[in-house]
Amino acid sequence: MFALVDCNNFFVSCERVFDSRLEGKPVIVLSNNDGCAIARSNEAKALGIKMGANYFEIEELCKKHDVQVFSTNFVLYADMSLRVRGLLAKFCPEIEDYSIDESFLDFSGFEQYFDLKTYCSRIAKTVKQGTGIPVSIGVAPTKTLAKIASRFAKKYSGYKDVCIIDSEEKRTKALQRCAIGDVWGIGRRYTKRLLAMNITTAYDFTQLSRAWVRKNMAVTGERTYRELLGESCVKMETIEPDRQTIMVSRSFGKMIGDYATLSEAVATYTGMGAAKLRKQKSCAKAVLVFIHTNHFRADLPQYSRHIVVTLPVASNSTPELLHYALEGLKNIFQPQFLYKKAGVMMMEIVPENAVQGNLFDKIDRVKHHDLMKVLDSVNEKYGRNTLKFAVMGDGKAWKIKQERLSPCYTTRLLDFPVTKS
DNA sequence: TCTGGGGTCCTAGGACCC
DNA sequence: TCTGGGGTCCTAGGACCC
Repeated sequence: MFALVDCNNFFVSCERVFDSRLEGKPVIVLSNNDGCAIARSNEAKALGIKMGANYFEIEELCKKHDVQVFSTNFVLYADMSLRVRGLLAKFCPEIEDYSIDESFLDFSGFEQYFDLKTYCSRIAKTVKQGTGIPVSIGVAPTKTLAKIASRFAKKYSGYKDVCIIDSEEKRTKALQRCAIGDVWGIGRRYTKRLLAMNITTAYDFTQLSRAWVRKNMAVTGERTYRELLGESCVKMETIEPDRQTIMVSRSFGKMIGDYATLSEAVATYTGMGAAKLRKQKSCAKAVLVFIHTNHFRADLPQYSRHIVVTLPVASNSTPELLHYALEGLKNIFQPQFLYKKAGVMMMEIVPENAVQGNLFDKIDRVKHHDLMKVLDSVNEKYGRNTLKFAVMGDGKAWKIKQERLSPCYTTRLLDFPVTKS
């Protein structure tokens, strides 16, 4: 058996932990640049605010109903996520951290020793007590079914946060009540196609022939199909694999026309990407740089380009990557446009200790390595941008918009909540 | 005026090899 | 007129996830 522990309205719940006035009120969290709603409390959902709704389109509604609006505070959410996982680890040795707000627990053999319902209730209670985050737990013989169970646990209060699918009857019933689009692995495109064939529930889907699914939805679709039928195909991944690509990109607070400012942004993203590479002890053999104009502005001339620059030797040194990324930018930059977004992607990533050398390499890699080590340790100790390269600028001209940022309650001393005695 | 960011996997088809 | 049978690697595009 697998359990899926899912944090309810996670980002909103994180904000609520430290601000009790938000309890019972509609709350939303916005994407980067305060663009659109990416997390909603139940009260906000009830007001009809959709996932991904543009903020400028719901601003009136929010004012009218006194919706509490926040910018994303990823530092806070990441730290809260760690705390939740720390508590889950006390209940199960085999855990897969699937996303910032979801973890799979391998319950193999647990049913012999525990009443799973009671056990999961204890987990939910412990997490709520220890972190303030409410969770829903689904338990089933496959991960895909556990996902469905957790949806039910969240949706219907009768389950009291825990839903278990442990018999054929329960499985069939669950499939019949699960809309096809809510199945893990069935996205928008397949949903549209299946609905056109009058397949509306997960159960209908399982009545198709396996051959049809294989032919039309490839092996991944077939895997979903088998999982729904109760055959476990998606295994636990308890060790987080190294990223194969690392992307850093942002939309700007306002449009940028000049090369100097744009290069500051690209340099900053390159530095962030390089730091991520070093964190997973990897190097990149190629770096992709892209820039584009604001494609929502039909009244302005549009331009979108990307370029891949290959390095002579895979690297994770910020100054070396900066050199190639900025060279790429120079190649694709056109001065007559106004840019809205830029990004840098680290590609062809290899482990640090498996880098292929180059006969004509002129760089003192030991020196670079030592320099980066100092840079990382200073920034870890004193804050992310304490030490940086001059080409990165101060960010004043292009920083993203974050007008409603909450304090970093758990990670920044100055932001710690203060209690009165 | 305003419109997010970051990933993975699979498949078909073309280029190329012997 | 006839014109094989295997392979691999790469890329673009499409699907999915949070």
